[in-house]
Amino acid sequence: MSSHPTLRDVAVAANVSKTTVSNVFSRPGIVRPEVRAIVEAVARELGYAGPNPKGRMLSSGKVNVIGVVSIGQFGISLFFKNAYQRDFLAGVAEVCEERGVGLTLVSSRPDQAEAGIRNALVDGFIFTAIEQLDFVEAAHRRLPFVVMDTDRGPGISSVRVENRDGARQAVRHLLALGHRRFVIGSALLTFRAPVFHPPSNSPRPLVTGSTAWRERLEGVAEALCEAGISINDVPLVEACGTPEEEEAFGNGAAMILDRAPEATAVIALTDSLALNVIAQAKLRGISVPRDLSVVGFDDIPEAALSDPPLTTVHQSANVNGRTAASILLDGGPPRQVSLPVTLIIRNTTAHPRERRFQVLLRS
Amino acid sequence: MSSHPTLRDVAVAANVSKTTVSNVFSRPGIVRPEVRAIVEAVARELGYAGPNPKGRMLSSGKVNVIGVVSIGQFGISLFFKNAYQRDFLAGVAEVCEERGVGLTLVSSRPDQAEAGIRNALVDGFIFTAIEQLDFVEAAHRRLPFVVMDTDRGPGISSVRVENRDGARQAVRHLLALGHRRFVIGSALLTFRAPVFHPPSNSPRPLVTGSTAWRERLEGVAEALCEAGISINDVPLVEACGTPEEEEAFGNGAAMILDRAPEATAVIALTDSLALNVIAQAKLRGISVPRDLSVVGFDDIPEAALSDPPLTTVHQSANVNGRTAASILLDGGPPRQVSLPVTLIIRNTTAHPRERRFQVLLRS
DNA sequence: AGCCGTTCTTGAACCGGTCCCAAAAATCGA
DNA sequence: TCGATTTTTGGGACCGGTTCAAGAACGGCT
Repeated sequence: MSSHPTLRDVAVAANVSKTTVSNVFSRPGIVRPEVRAIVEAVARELGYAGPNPKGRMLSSGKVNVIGVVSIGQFGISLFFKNAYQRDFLAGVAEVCEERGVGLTLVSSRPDQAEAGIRNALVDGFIFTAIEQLDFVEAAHRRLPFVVMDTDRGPGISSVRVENRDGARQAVRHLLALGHRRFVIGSALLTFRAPVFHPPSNSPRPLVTGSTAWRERLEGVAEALCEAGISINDVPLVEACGTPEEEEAFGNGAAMILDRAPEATAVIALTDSLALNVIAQAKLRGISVPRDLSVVGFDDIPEAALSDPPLTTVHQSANVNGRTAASILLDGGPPRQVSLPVTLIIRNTTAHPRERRFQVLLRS
Repeated sequence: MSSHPTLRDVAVAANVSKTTVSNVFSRPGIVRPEVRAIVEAVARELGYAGPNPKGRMLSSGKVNVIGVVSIGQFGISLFFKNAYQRDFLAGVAEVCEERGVGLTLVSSRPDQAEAGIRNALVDGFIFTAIEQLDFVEAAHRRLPFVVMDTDRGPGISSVRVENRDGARQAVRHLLALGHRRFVIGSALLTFRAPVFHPPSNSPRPLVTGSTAWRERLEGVAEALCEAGISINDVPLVEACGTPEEEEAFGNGAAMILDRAPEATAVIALTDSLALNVIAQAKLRGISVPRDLSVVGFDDIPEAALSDPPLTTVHQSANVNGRTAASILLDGGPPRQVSLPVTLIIRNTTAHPRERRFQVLLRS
């Protein structure tokens, strides 16, 4: 009694049935005003705050909450440290807010992921930045879900962007400017030292990558192929993106400049790597874009603000998030969405001037 | 049957009781191995994924989720656009992750806030950036909660920082450098044009502010008082912090420089405003700190990276978030925590040189 | 064989509501 | 005034589990 009063307590105290009390709160219109007044008075007196969502949820089956899951060693902080993920989550959150739906971040350390998904009180999931561990648990619970970045075939909703097309556009742009000697900067999914892959006759085994990186590399390969260049002949570095990671695990941007000094253009698969390359070039007195062109991918906010502003392939993390949330909340049958991207030409790309050797000799 | 099988379905199919099935999943040890094997086999065959959290939640009463609420016109995106709130949320998220607890962002537009709080499936709330609309609903639901930034007295858990002390430190620092002519930049809580308050004999009515701003102003007043200066004699501008807001609603940083040209030091109550002032000063050829000293408050990440690095009062949004989450999850009786702050002296403060007039005349 | 203590298993109550259907009450028309 | 309608209200099943007291089976001991 002194603890939380329930709907039944109110019903007993007001001398009406549970149904009537329920109606007073959920469909006030159908209850006679006098009765309603009494019930409301009794409820207030007892300190009853209205139907407890727990009970409502159980019978209706709806929780009115969706979960966002990202499994990896980065944990939940990924959403706050990584610019892309942050904007993505913001997009999801906006749609949730518009529709009055809650959003829960599911604990996402690998060892807890399965339990987290199994026990999450949600109506559906959005999986982002997932690679190895999968969404099987969600499927098992028969909850609807949307997977980001990868098309898993019909039957599974997914949202991705035209990575291949974007990469093709970027490389074609460099080719059109006259570049022929490249170096590719791919990204690692785990904290570890950068890896250099020299030109080789066969496809080089990448350490850790995601479907998105693979698609981007395919796009790069296609565009290079159009110019008669085999991607296998282009040196490739796998490196983490952020400055903190570089500091801790080795500077991939430096490796790019060190190991491929003959390149006139850097094809970075993410903006963070591209920005690091620019910073590193600046340290060495290499002028971008005069001595070296750089293209990125993602168009994170910092890209437009860098000095010089980065030429990159624009995708909107926010739109990706909004799209995923909409698909999930709209209900319908599984859909696969692939959003277009566009090359944004800013100031880190120019005609090659063959001046890099000079600069290097000078130092 | 073809729809989600329930624990009961499994029990029937395995020819045991519901309890046994429940035990198989929750306390496997107490069930005889043979029986357990049978039940597990049947469950697998039926596609039963283990106890549905909805049911578990109802009987245990625990949802294992806490909610973060921020009510205001900014909505949920506050958590992603505002650097302080983002770091704060990251701190909360980290603690949640460590303890295997979910985190839900409660829809927070003012018109939906009450319903959002009432219907949230959570074990407790953290309220941040709340001013007018209150936490009464949470109290009404008898859920534990923690309020940020304001001490609401015993009985209500709160986490705040020593705003007065921080402001005092900052102003004393300026006074020690020899400054005597100031201008104060306070912050608005709503999108609207900046407001100029000229010196006045009586306390000036602020447009919209929070307890935190008020406390900071008190600290400023106290420190000024120690030097024999009345805060009422110091011009004060209320302005939004972020560049976007400035662009949309009027440039408060510009107003600070325009309307208080005689000031040798700007006391900004938030870092974002301080950074805007510095940017604005740079545009006008006013050198910071030679011609003008600037102090901020918060020590957001950008503060250390600005040019020159900002002298400011350090508080850790992340720690604030972690503290709040810990208090909530620890359970105990209500606690009021006030975290210390420290002045970080960087390079935006120096002795006054009285050169500003010169600069202004030149322009 | 009879008795007792363990170890498993079970039935029923309960968590806090919603909702369908039938019964009761109020309203209306003739 | 009485029966037919339309509102309102009440009873009870149900959502999907957990938990507790009690019953059944089993083995050991005298």
